[in-house]
Order: sequence, then C-alpha cells, then structure tokens
Amino acid sequence: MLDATYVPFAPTRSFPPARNAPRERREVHDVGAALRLVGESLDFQRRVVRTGDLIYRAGESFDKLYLLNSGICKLVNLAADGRAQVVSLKFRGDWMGFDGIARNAYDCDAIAMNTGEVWIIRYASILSACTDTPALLGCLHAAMSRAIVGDRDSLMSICTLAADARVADFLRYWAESLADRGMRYDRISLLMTRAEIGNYLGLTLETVSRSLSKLARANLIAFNERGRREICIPDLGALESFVQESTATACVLH
Amino acid sequence: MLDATYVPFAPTRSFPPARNAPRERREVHDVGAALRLVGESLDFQRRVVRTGDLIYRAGESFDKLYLLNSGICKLVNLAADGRAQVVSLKFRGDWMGFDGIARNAYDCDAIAMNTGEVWIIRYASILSACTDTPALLGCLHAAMSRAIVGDRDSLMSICTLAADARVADFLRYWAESLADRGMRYDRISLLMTRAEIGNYLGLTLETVSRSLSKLARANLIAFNERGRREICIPDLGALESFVQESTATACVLH
DNA sequence: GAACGCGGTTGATCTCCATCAACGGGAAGC
DNA sequence: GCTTCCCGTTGATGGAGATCAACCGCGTTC
Repeated sequence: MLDATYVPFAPTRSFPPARNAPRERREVHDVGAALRLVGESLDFQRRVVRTGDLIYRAGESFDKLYLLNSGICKLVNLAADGRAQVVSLKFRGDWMGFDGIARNAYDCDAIAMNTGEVWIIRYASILSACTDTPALLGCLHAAMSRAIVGDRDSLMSICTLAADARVADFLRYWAESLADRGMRYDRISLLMTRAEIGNYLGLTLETVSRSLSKLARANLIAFNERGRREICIPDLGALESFVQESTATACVLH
Repeated sequence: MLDATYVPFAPTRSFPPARNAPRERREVHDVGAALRLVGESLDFQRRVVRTGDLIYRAGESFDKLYLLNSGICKLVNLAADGRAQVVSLKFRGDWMGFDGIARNAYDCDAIAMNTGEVWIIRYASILSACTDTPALLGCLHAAMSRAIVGDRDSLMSICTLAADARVADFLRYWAESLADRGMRYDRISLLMTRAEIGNYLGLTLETVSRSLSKLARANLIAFNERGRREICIPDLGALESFVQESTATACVLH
C-alpha cells in the first residue's frame, strides 16, 4: 500500500527488502520472568483491582512501577485538549508506569478491565535491587524495549491496514497475548465496548461493529452464545493470513 | 472527535477530564545531559554519517546503543510483509537502538537524514558504567520513557487529527524539537520528501502537498525562497492553536 | 409493568482523503 | 542542446469509512 513509495527513501539499502529480516512475530519472551525475579528479590505491595479501577492517573507524581500479576489493563492517554485514546493493553507479566519516568509524573491513566492483581513496586527499590540482581535490570530494560516496539507496531497497523484488517489484527494481537501466557485463546472475552475498540484502533464504533460482522460472516471468528463481546477464533492462523493478505491486495469481504 | 465517546469508559474517574493534568508539552528536559554524562563516564566511538547512511538495520544483532550528537535521523520499521513506515525522528541528544534490547536484534532501520555524528556505545559498557554513575542509568531510563511517551503521542495524533492538523502537528513537533535544543526553529528544512512525510503521518504524498499549500495560504507557514522543502513558521503559537482548534471543531481552510 | 439508558447492529448518506492523471521545474546525464 | 528522472503541485474522480439515524435486546430503576 504505502510500501511501493518507500524504496527510494533508503538508497543505501543493499538488500531486497522482501528478504530482509522477516521477523518472527510469534517469538515468545518469558512473560513470567519479571514476576519471578521481582517476587524473589524485592519487596512490593499487592493490590486487587476490579473492572474500572484506576491504578494510576495522568499527572500523578511518579515513584512506583506496577507489574500486572493477573487481569488485563488498559492505558488511556489524555491530551491537554481532552482528546482521549486507549494507547496500550497490558496482560499478565507486563509492566505499567514507564511513561512516568521521563517527567516524574505519569503520562496516562492505567485502568483495570477486569478483576486482577497488580504488584506495586517503588521505582527506587527496583533500582537498588538491580545492583545486586543484574538480571532484574535486564528484565526491566527488555520490558521497556518491548513497550517501544509494541507501540510502533500498533502505529504501523493503524497507518497501513484497512478497517477490517485492523480489527482482525486487534483480535490476533489479543489472542496471541493470551497464548504467550499459556491461556486459552480460542475463546476470548473482549472486555471492551465497540466504542473503546474503535478508539484504540482509530475507527468509529459502527465500523468496528461492521468489521466484526464481516469477519464472522467469513467464518474467521464466531460470536459466542454468551454475548456479542465473547468471541471464538476457530483458526488463529487463518486470521493472521487474512491480515497478511489484506496488506497487499485490498481484500474484500461482504 | 473521538473524545465525546470516551467519557463512559472510565466510570471511576472522579474529576473533570478538562481539568485533568493539562500536561505542559513544552516542558523541556535537558537534552544535553546524556551527551555530557556519556562523554565524561565511558568510552565510545564517533561516526560521521551523511544523508541516507544506515546506522543500524532491522534484524542485525543488538549490542550497541547510539547517541545522536548532531544531525537528524529517522527510524524505519519494516514489517515482515514489506510494509515500511517511518516511525520516529531523532534529534541531537536522542538515543537510538532501544528497540533492539527486547529481542537482542534491532527492530527497525536507523537512517541519517543529513550530515551528523553518532556516538556508538556498547550496551554492556553502559550497564557497567551505570553502577558507578547512577545518574547515567536515570538518564537512560528517562530517554526510554520519553521514547514510549513520544510514540504514543504520535499514535494519538494519527488517530485523532484530520490531515491538515496532522501535517501542522508534524511541523509543530519538528520546530519544538529544534527549539528544545536551542536551535532556530522559525525556518526549518524538512529533509524529507512529501512521500516520506506522508508515510510518517499515514497520509499520501498528494494530501501532504495539499495540506502544506493550505497552511501556507492561511499564513500559518510560508515557503522559503530556497525551495518547497524549506519552511518558515512565523508564529509557532498560531500553529499550535490551529492543531488545538481542529481537534474540537472541523476547522476548514481553503 | 413501563420507562429509561446503554450497548450493539444495520442502513442511508456524506465527506474526506486515496487514487488516477496531467503538468512544471530542477538536476543529472548524454 | 535534449532527454530522463525525481520531486512537487493541482485537478478530477471514486471509495472507504465517518456520520446520522433507526432499531433491538437487556438490565436497571421507579
């Protein structure tokens, strides 16, 4: 789509882009590593959170990081002018609060999307523990790096994918995040309204609804009997290849 | 635009979003801190780069970070299927290579956009220097945090702003990046083709061209006599408020 | 029970932007 | 000189998705 115009931008590139590092997206990191290391090597508080609970808030002064032990959270960015957007989703083993380091104040709201448990860890105590446990520092940096890469990937999805593919990619991402954590991913509970999904993907709620209906009509997903927010993915590979194909040709469903 | 649909998502929010942390975007960090700290406390190589030079490449194995001492660079993300996108711009004092930590391989290409100098620093030697110089670690984390926040801000711009405002916001960002570094920002040289700008902003080159013409017609920018890629910004505040206003009402230019 | 709000779906319409196309200017090459 | 290529601009057209609107099902409240 946009790629055809890219080639001239990097005249020094000496290899065919097609063969360039077809990065293995499914390469799984050890999601439990952070939980294990933190559990062993430092003090922290546990907090049980429920749907809608605020874990931290934009503007609040920064001194803690949060490690998600169970449940799913969203990070919501609030611009000065009131624009709001869900910018990231967090699953078991993910850190939250990195956005606060730069300015010493959190940059977004972190909100629980279901019942779960967060570990609350003082940033200062992480830093001091890192001198004894270098692996902890490596783990922390890897998590920050993943946050950077993940944000860029979603940027790319939003810029280069059509609405249907964007919704499909969102479902793929959610399912794979569960799969990486050893959870069942053939039936997922979205925990978000259509409006919220649309906000995350840069679409309207109507478009999200239509895209989901199209994907269901194409048997790439199915709605669970328990409601339109419970979704079955019979074949994750099919969903992935749908996203792949729709990058090249404008793939049409009805 | 999308914000009107947001309010119900966070029923626990107990404060009016309008008053919530109107984050001071112009809050400036010390961009020279990293250069000073690195220059004092560890060994590194210098490399002079010229337009189009590849600093690192996606897939290459990670062991170094790069600190930009002068010039401007772009990070280009290549998806497995060939989609390519400029995902980030880097100025003096910015780090590059954080994307490599997670997988031990860089995740994007880093390309120089003009003549400049990068400092090449082995990641391992940074880590060991951090034990002696804790400020260095703080500086590193702050930089990673800024990368995360910056990526999210561009995600938000792309999702919530119309084409004209997106181009205006891009110019604002560029000018402010220069301003933060004490460089003159009333005349900026874009160093990118319309196609590249469009790729970065999720627009086509024609739309970028049209938006720039519109902004010029509205006297928010002016084209320099030296060419259509040199742009004067007579009033940065006006440009900012144009972006602000176009978030609320669909602001129309002709 | 009725009324209401909320989430979700679907249809009709409109509009913004992508697409296709033509053209102009400058730089490089012969 | 002429040609070619690339970058940029502008116009015409079409389509994907936003917008407006109607409707349904469900849970809550009175």
